[in-house]
Amino acid sequence: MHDSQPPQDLDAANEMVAAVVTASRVLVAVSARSLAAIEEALTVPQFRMLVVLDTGGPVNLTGLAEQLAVNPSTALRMVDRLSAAGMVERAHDPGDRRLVVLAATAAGRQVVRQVTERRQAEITRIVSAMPVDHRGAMIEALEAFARAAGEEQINPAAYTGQALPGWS
Amino acid sequence: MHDSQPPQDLDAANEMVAAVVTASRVLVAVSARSLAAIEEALTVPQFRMLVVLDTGGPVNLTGLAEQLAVNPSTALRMVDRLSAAGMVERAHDPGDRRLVVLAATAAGRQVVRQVTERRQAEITRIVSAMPVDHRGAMIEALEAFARAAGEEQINPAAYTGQALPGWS
DNA sequence: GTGCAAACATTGCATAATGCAATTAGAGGG
DNA sequence: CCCTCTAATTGCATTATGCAATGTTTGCAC
Repeated sequence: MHDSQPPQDLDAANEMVAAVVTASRVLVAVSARSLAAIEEALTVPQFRMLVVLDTGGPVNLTGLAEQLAVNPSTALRMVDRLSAAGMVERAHDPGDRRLVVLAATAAGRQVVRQVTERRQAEITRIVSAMPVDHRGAMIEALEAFARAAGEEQINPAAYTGQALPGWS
Repeated sequence: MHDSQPPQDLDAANEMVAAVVTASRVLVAVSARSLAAIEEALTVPQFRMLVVLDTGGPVNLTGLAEQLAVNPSTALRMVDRLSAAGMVERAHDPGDRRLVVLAATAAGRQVVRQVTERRQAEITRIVSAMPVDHRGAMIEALEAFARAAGEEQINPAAYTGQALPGWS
């Protein structure tokens, strides 16, 4: 981990962990409100599925379940409901008839776009309230953070505003 | 919001929004992995309840439900299960016998501590992989972000996550 | 080309989470 | 005492979830 670092770096790391945890509360709250604000009442898992289908393109059921980290049977029933709601489209792979090809419909993508726009608007509002001289540093710091994490295989599908355990 | 700012500040804000959104993906993924790694036979909502009871001290049922942003009936049944699992303690308020006083047991607090430690370890690992010269700026930037958000009354209880009425 | 194992989707079953609408129990004011 | 308000609880329906079959199709070995 970090056992090769001098003590002052450990202190800086601890301080940053605290800052990250605090900022996380804000981000979680923003994500939750963005989802709650739209007209189409979607559950959090349903929205996560739509995000995966919208950003990742057509996938089969097993692949979708893996990206959502749920059991294939769970994913199947969610697909059933979202399909009935006209937000997800099912088709059969002509090459391999075992496979089911899943994709978001225009309506489903529209919902994802609405929530995303609202979330970005909320973040923009917060960022606009920050002192200007902090913004450049924040951009660099957050990008460095994402890069450092990216080297550890972060799963992008987790980005959905999932209700979180305890970011307290 | 920011309509009094020059264009270049708008650009900086947009760039920061992108950085924040990307970083939030990382944070959500980290939290999900931290909880999955423990897996003390606890669901995510159960863990959230334990965190609230652990960090916030004794509360009544309605207050607990509000902090979790769920219906009191939902909170009640979760309390039933966690109580049966020996992680939550029920008592009656002697002053007002309508009120139920809820608190985490030692076992419940132990679970919260385990997951919290693991989550902080994950963040520490990522932070340790960041260039040292970015850390100070990140701390300041994240704190400024949290302050800016705090002045807008972030309310986690706004989220309900109810599904569409007639889906089946 | 037959047959078998592997991959996939699906169904059956059980439990948890969730909200809304009663219903019960207690507190407080008149 | 009665009325109202609050808090907890229960009844009912829907969604989310995982594990364990079952069925279906594919690919491969022989």
